[in-house]
Amino acid sequence: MPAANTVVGVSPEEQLPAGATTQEDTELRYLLLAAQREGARYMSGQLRALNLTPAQAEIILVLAQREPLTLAELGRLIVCESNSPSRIVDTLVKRGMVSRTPGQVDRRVVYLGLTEQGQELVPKLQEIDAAVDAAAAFRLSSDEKQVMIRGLRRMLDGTVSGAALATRFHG
Amino acid sequence: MPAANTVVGVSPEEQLPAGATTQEDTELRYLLLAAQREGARYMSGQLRALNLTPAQAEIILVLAQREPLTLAELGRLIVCESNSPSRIVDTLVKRGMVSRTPGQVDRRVVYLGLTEQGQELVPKLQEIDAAVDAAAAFRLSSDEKQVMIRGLRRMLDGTVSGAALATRFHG
DNA sequence: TGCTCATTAATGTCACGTCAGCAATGAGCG
DNA sequence: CGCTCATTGCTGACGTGACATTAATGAGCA
Repeated sequence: MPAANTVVGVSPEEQLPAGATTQEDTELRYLLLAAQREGARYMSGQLRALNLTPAQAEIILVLAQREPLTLAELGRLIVCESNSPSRIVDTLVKRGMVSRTPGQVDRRVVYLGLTEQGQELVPKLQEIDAAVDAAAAFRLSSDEKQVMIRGLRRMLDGTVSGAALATRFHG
Repeated sequence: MPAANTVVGVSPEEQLPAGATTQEDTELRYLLLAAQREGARYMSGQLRALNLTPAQAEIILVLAQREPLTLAELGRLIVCESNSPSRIVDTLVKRGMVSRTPGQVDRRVVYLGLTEQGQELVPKLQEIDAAVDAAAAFRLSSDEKQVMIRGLRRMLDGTVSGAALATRFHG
C-alpha cells in the first residue's frame, strides 16, 4: 500500500531526474485539471435541482451499489475525501438520505446505508450521471477513450484513488 | 464566448440524449478526477517546503511569464478561481511575492506583478513543475500523451478553462 | 450633461479536500 | 489482567472553488 503522498505511482524515492520533460507534459497536467473542473461544474449544475453536490452524489451512488458500508470502507471506494468522509456523510444523514447504524460487534464502526428517501434519489442520480457522461465523452472516439482510460489507469497504478476505482469498477 | 455553465463544449441547449453511455464513460470521468487529485496532492507535497499551494504556484508562474496583468486578465489565464482571483492574490500580496499597482488610466483595474521575492521563487517553481510533470507522465508513451492531449483539448473546446489553456500554451 | 449599461474588483456564503490531532475502541501479547 | 499499538471516526484549522452580490469606475449615447 503506497504512502498517502504518492503520486501517480511514483514513490518519492524513485522519482525521475526531471530531465525529459516537455511543455506538453505541463499542458497535459493542466488539461486534466481543466477537464475535471469543467466536468464538476457541469455536474454541479445538473445536481443543483436536487440540492446535492457531486461528492454527495458519488456517495449515494456507491452506497446504492454496495451498502452496507462502514465509513472507512466507503472512504476506500470513493475518490473524494481520502480519509474518513465523516462530514459529507454527516450532511447526508442530517438531510435524511443516509442512515448511520452503530456496529454491534466492533463498536468503533458505523454502518452506512441509504434511507428510503435516499433510495428514491438513485434513479435520478443515475440519469444525471449518464447525461454528464454523454456530455463529457461524446467528442471522443471509442479508441481515444480506450487509450485515455488505459493511460490514466496506469498513471494511477499504486495510488489510493487508483485502488478505489479499480475496486469500484472492476472489483 | 460560452456561458459559464458550459461543459466540455456542450451548451445546455445542445445536450445529447443520454443514451449511448457506457460504464467506461463513467470510469473515465472518475479517472480524470482521481488523476487530478493525486497530481495535486503530489504537487502540494513538493510545494510544502516553500509554503505555497498549487493555486498560488500557478499564479506566480503565469505572472513570471506575462506580467503585468490585471486581475481579470489573470483570471482568464488560469484554470483556478474562474472569476476574479482576488483572494488568492491577496495572500500572495500579503506575503510579499506579488505587487498590486492601481491603474492610472482605468482606475478600476489593478496591475499585478512579481516582487523581487516573488521572482526569486520562479526557478524553484519551474523545477518543481518539471518534477511533477515527470512523475505524472513518465508512464505514458509519447503517442498516448498525444492522444490524451488532443482528446482533452477537444473536450474543453468552447469552455473558459479550455480558452485559458489555449492562450497560455499556444497564444 | 445625464442616463444607462458593462466591466473590474472585492466580499460574503457555502461546501469541499487536506492535514493534524484526538478519543474511543479493539486486538495482540506478555 | 495490563500494556501497547492499530484502527475507526470525529473535529478544528486552513486554503480553495463556485456562486451571487455589491461598489466603483468607465463607455456609449441621447
